[in-house]
Parts: sequence; structure tokens; C-alpha cells
Amino acid sequence: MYRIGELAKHYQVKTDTLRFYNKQGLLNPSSRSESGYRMYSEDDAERLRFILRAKAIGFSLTDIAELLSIELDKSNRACADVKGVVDIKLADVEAKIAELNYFKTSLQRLSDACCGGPESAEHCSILDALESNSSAIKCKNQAHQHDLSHYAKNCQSKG
Amino acid sequence: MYRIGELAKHYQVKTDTLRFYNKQGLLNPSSRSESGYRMYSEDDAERLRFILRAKAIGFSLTDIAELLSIELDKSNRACADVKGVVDIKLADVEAKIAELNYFKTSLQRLSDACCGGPESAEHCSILDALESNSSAIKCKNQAHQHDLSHYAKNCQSKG
DNA sequence: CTTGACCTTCGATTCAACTCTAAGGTTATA
DNA sequence: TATAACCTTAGAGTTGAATCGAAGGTCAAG
Repeated sequence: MYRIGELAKHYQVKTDTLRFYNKQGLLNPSSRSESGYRMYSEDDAERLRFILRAKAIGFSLTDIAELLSIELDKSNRACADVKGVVDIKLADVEAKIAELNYFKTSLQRLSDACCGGPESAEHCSILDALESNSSAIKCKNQAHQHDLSHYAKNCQSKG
Repeated sequence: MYRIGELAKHYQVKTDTLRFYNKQGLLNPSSRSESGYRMYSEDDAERLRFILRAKAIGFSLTDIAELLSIELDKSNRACADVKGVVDIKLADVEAKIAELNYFKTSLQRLSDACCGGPESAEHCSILDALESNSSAIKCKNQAHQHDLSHYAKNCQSKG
């Protein structure tokens, strides 16, 4: 069993954050000491690891609560429902990866094209690229169905 | 030239948001009409597209301002500086992709293991996995150097 | 010449996810 | 027993990124 400060130090979070997660119902200490101190078990720590990992890759606390709460009403849910929740997150993650890969390619192209020397950036190819309609950072043409589609369709490749 | 409402509608943002970007210096309309209306050029629209795309993949407005401001003081910056900024962003993006790929694998594994049928989730393999120390959502062993390393090292594979 | 859809400003509010403050209780050590 | 380093609570403040409200100016159509 860990006291709040121990758990916090171990996972590099503030005690405030753990109290906040407690208040939000995200991570309730499995017990309290005589004097009212929060006492966290190994399972609680496991749950915290899950929360931190999910958070680090961009899930909101609401998302995380949803994933974690699935287990609570499982007898009222069909397998398909559960799989549905997971698959929605999966689609989100895949869409984000696609965006990031696209952006990565653009940045890579910029970086590769730049001499990186000590001379003034007046004629730096990175700047040229950013200046002229972000021509090195083009919109992808094969717009798929997600957040970006609403403006991707208006984004002409001008290179 | 577009008025604020036109630009907003075109890119599915609120006029408030465009005024906010103006106030923040992220996107200043290239002119004002006689009567003081903000007037946006094609280049302004281009810049907005860049902002929206960058935002969609997780850059903060501060990050975006940095990328966009490169052009302003370019004669005061060395090529190397500019390349440096881009390379830092590139590393950010790569780290994010790595995280997401890791999480994607975990979610995929959960999804694949689930029958997805209409029966009660009482014995759903996804829930089993989440329950028992998230064993199906294991920590990766090959911890590389980034945000997660501080707790990845404490995360034992229990499957 | 007024109605409605625009636009302006400034300041207040929202939301997530903390983060801090104040006032006080607990526990190990000198 | 007193000092420090813990812990408790309720509630206020912070940051980023909007979003809203109020009070009013602009402009084309009827």
C-alpha cells in the first residue's frame, strides 16, 4: 500500500493530480488509513499506469473514464458494444497516426531541403516552402472521412 | 477578399475563433474595409489552412505561431536555427506517432480477441483483459527515450 | 427608412486538466 | 514537546483555446 505522496513520486505526478483523479472517480484509492489517508494498492498503481499511458497518447480523461468504466456495467453490455467502444478509439488513433505521418513527411522534406548552415536564413528553403502557399506542406488529395475532411476538400495542391 | 463570416463558413470555424487568432497575432487579416471590417486575402486563407491542419494533429497555437513566425525575422536567423525548430517539431511528431502506434497495437489486440457478438459481455475477453491488470494492454519492453520512460521502467509485463 | 444579416469592440464565461491556498490533522524523529 | 514532513478538506486560481453577450455600426433589399 502506498500513501498518496509515494504513489505520486513514483509516477512523477502531483498529489493534487491524484486527488483530482479521485474526485473525478478515475482512480479511487482502494482504502483509507485510520486517520483518513488515501491508501493505494498495486492494482491502483496499475490503473494509474494505464491512465498515464492513455493520457500520454492523447486520450482525454473522459475517454479514459469510458474505457475504464466498461468493466463496471459489463453484464448490461453486449460483447459487440464493448468491441464497438474499442473500435471507435482504434479508428481515432488510426486517423491521428495518418495525419501525423502526413505531417511528418512534410517536416522531413523541409528539414532535408535545408542546408542547416550558419548563413542567414534569408533564402532558406524551409522558409521558401512555408512562404509560398506552404507548398512543401501540401494537403493530401485522398481525403478520408474525419475531422479534416471539411477543409481538405478546399485545399488545392499548388506545388 | 473575404469578410470574416465568409472565411469562417468556408473553413467551418467560428468568427469568434478568427477574431481570437487575430488578437493572438496568429492570423491577421491583410486589410480592413473602409468601415473597419476584417478583409482576408487568399494568402490569409492559406495561412488558416496551415493553422487548422497543424492544430488538428496536436500542435498548440504557440507551436504554430513559432512555425509561422519563422518567416518574419528570417534575415535575423541562421539556416541552422530554422532547421533546428523544424527538427524539434519533427522529433515531437515522431514521438507521438510511436506512442500512438503502441496504443494502436494494444487496442487492436483487444479488438481482435473479442467475439463482438450480441451476447452479454459478462465473459468478454476485452473486459477480462482490462480487469486483470490490463494484461492485454501491456507496457512495451523496449522503452525508448521520451515522456513515458519515467514510468515505463516500472511497468512489468504480467501477461 | 426600417428590417435583417452582417460587422465592430470589450469583457465575461466555459471547459479540461490541473494547480494552488488556507486551515488544520497525523506521524516520525530530535 | 516541538519541528518537519507528511496528510486532510473545500474552494479558488491558472492556462489554452475558444465561445458568448451586450451594445452598437454597416449595408443591401423591400
